Amino acid sequence: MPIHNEDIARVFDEIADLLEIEGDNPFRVRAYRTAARRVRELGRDLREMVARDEDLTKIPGIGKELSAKIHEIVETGTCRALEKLRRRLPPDLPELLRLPGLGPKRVHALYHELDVHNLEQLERAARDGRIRGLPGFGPKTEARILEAIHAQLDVTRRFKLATAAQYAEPLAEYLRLAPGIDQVEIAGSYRRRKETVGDLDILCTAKAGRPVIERFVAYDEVDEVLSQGTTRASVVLRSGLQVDLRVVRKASYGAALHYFTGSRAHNIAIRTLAVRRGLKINEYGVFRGERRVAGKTEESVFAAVGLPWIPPELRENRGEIEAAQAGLLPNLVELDDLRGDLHCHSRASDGTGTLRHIAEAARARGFEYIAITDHSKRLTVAHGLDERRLLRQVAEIDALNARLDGIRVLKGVEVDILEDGSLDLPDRVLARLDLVIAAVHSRFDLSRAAQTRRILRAMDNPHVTLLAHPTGRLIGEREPYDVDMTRIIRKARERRVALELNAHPERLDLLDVHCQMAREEGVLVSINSDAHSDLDFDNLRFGVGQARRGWLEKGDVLNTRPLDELLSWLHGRKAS
DNA sequence: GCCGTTTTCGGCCCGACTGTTTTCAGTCG
Ligand SMILES: Nc1nc2c(ncn2[C@H]2C[C@H](O)[C@@H](COP(=O)(O)OP(=O)(O)OP(=O)(O)O)O2)c(=O)[nH]1
Ligand SMILES: [Mg+2]
Ligand SMILES: [Mg+2]
Ligand SMILES: [Zn+2]
Repeated sequence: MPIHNEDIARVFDEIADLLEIEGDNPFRVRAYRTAARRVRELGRDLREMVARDEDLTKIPGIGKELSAKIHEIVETGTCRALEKLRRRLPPDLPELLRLPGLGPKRVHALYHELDVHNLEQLERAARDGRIRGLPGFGPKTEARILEAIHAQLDVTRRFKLATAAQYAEPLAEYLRLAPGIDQVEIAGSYRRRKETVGDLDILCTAKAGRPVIERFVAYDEVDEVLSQGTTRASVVLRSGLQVDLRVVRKASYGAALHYFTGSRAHNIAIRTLAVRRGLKINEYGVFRGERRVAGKTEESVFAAVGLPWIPPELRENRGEIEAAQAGLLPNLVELDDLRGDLHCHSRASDGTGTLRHIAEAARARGFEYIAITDHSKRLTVAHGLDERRLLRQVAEIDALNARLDGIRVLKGVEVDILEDGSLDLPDRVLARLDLVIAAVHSRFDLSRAAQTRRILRAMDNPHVTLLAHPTGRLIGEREPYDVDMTRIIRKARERRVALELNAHPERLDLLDVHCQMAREEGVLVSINSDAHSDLDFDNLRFGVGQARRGWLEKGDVLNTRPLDELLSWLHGRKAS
């Protein structure tokens, strides 16, 4: 089994959990967690970096020690430090940490006082009333533990951004009617436009917190109130989505929004900058001693540590602070920059609209162009087009363009990449089109080498313009297929193929880190709806969010180009 | 364990809510 970054991240997280339960230095624990996060979010494969003997300590948060451990894990598949910890403590002990309300200290006590180290033993101990007697525990804690065990199902579930939006917007509207309310902002990972969110984090400003909080917990979708104070409260909605509310006064709006938007790692980094300047940042403001010196706006918070305002999508402590210091923040692409959509389906395959209907919907959105890219024949479940049907569609589009004003319909196809990397339609047909999207829809299980070879070969076909949903993942359902994205991006540059950022909320594929790599290599990204009905154009906003998380500027995105520039790019490719 | 125009050693973000406590530890954001 080849080692993936995720495997290494899990080793570090497990070491962190075990060390923390043992009571080790909290900063050492944090170092392991930070490293796990960096490894997980790294666009490159550590296995390959090790094979090329690259210097891993260049990765922030990875020093000599953890670099050595990464080498060890890649080369031997195990980590002796972890094995040793697992011999010292029961390996199933960290599973107890997943219960809300149980942290390292309590898990430590449960193990050392009661010899409890898994959920079964914990349930028995709680039912027998043995937990309440432990120092620091009581009857309430014992009862909560029992409840938590029974509600254990799905406890770590994350929600797709688009799903969370359906709960967030009405709740925000509801809160806007609270007594004395001023602003309502959805913060947290939602504001950072992360592809999935663990909860909703909502910030309100008001003179007094209590009335807002009372309205919040009275929302009719609230299933359970987890905590409730005068400045914050947490609830779980019937859907299982947790919502955290924070209320501060107007003067603290900027500082609170910055705090609640995160990310945690970004907050720590910004607050550390403040400490070095003799300042303190919390959710109420920026302070020099007792005196508040900033905090009404986010800009004022950043300015206090010598930085320009940083867009929320970048706030992951992945280099945005250094870029801000150097004046090198990207000018991120916006939804309004998009001039058209290069991936959509008509009812010829598995879409719902006629060509005319799609064209008119696209025009109504203000697009200059829309590409019809139905599936090819191998995808029989989607009524994929064969040569004859595709050529007929080409003629229909030509006729339609002759009749339509204000929108150009581009002739395209989403052609299947077959297992050997050849395409599902002959070149002579592809040559008749304005653009060709190549897509993997089968054999997700190929080895990394074979999958990479397959896709690279498809990209070598001179007619291929775009690579669809490059990792094939479906969020929460299907893992990305194993492929060498570094080589794909390099091939895209060499062949002048653009990479799709599929904006469907279940795909959001390219990943943000790969957008960043594409940009660094000068590879264009196309933000495509993959619409199967005209409503799906709304998904483009999620694609733009992801692109922004990937540091993309307008110039990095193919479909921000006006029609004439797009056409000359397409034709220029063909000519070369 | 990481990191550095304050440092290669000694720091490492800061606060709310709960339950158990008689002044605060633990957990979480
Ligand atoms: N300063 C500081 N802020 C934190 C800390 N933990 C969380 N926050 C802030 C930043 C987070 O973005 C925000 C909301 O916390 P969440 O736990 O909901 O995280 P976030 O929304 O970023 O991700 P999520 O998708 O919910 O898992 O609160 C912390 O330890 N220190
Ligand atoms: Mg959150
Ligand atoms: Mg939260
Ligand atoms: Zn498609």
